[in-house]
Amino acid sequence: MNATDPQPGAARPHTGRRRNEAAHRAILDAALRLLAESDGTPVTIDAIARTAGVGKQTVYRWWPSKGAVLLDALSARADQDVAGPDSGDLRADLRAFVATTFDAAQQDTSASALRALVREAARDPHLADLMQTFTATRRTALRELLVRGRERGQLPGDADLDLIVDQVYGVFWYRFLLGHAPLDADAADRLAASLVAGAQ
Amino acid sequence: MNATDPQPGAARPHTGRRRNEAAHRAILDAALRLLAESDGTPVTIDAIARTAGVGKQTVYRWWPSKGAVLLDALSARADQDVAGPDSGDLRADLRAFVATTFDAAQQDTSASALRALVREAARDPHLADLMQTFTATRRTALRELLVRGRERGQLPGDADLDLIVDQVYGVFWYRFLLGHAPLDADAADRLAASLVAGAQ
DNA sequence: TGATTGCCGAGACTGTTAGTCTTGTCAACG
DNA sequence: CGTTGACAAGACTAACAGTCTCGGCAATCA
Repeated sequence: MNATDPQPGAARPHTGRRRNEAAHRAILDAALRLLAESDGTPVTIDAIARTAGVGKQTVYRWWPSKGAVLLDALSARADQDVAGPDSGDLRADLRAFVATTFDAAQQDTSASALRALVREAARDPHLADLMQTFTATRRTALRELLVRGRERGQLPGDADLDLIVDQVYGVFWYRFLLGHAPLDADAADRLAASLVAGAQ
Repeated sequence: MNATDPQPGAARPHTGRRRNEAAHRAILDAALRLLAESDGTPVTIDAIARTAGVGKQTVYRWWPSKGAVLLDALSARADQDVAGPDSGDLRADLRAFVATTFDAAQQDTSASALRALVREAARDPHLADLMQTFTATRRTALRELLVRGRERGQLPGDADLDLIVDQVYGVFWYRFLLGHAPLDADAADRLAASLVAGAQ
């Protein structure tokens, strides 16, 4: 130890080769493409690295796990408007919110990518955590939409807002993952109507 | 080829050692125990065989895949009454059905086993198929309950019964898998009331 | 009783994948 | 030009599903 030793944590001028932003983007692009093309088979890190023309170590230099890469790839694309609609009419707002949610997941590129992501999350607790954080913003937006409706007297004061939120996202994920029934504008319309009427 | 050759497919008297029923049961018991104890880590065939005191080949002699073993282990326990309640009052029937469904999944032994099973199904298409068949009987029972209600005039003729079914099972699986909100009698009550009122 | 048949436990083996480690190269900076 | 650290390539380890092989043993039949 002498006076020229760097302080631990002190800002030391960067030396050496800089990180390659192009490689970063190439990895995300490759991950998204592979997620979208995934036909039920899991997306492998080897495939991502090879598609991006990058060494595996470079992937792990930027992200801690495969799940983190996949989620990052998808969130980059789903750079969504978090604010819910606010027209003054609860039923219309709810209908618009649900329709938007349903519609976003039907975009062909996102759909299979999102399904693949859920499959990965099922056995990667770290990714499951990241996804919960990610989806929490949408849940919150929906809940605030409902609170506004309740304050306007369009929902009874004792309505179970959490149950309504779970009905929306429960139906959404259930149909999205099983694919046995449509997630179209008509379904959104009926669901919104049923929820508003059911809470009275 | 001569006259003493066995006919293909002809019933030939069984020879050789018989299958060991005790091993069969030991495997199911081991699978169920490991599923229940699974703390998020996947249940392996090696572990099942070792716990059951059995060779891996014996497992594969009785079941075609790991998923089949797991599902069989759980279905053996969930030997359910498929018939839905039929009191003449839709709201009461629906409430009872939902409460029963919620309650069955809260049994501590089944709960983590079922969660582990869903995780396995996420990456084993064969198991996912088996599970859909398995859950279809419950969905059908619920739908028939709703049809009876509609025939009694307790639901409008144009009510979207499939949407109601999906609202029940959507909320159920969503809360069951995420564990962020309760699946208790009160939730069942509110959900049933909301669905009947919402369909009017 | 002894031969045949087919299940049994044990565990070696193959193929796949996540994540780590190694090697030689190359770019940034002093 | 020397030091540093990112880079591509790919070897390596550890799990795991599913297959294969082996010697042993139980049920049946001649």
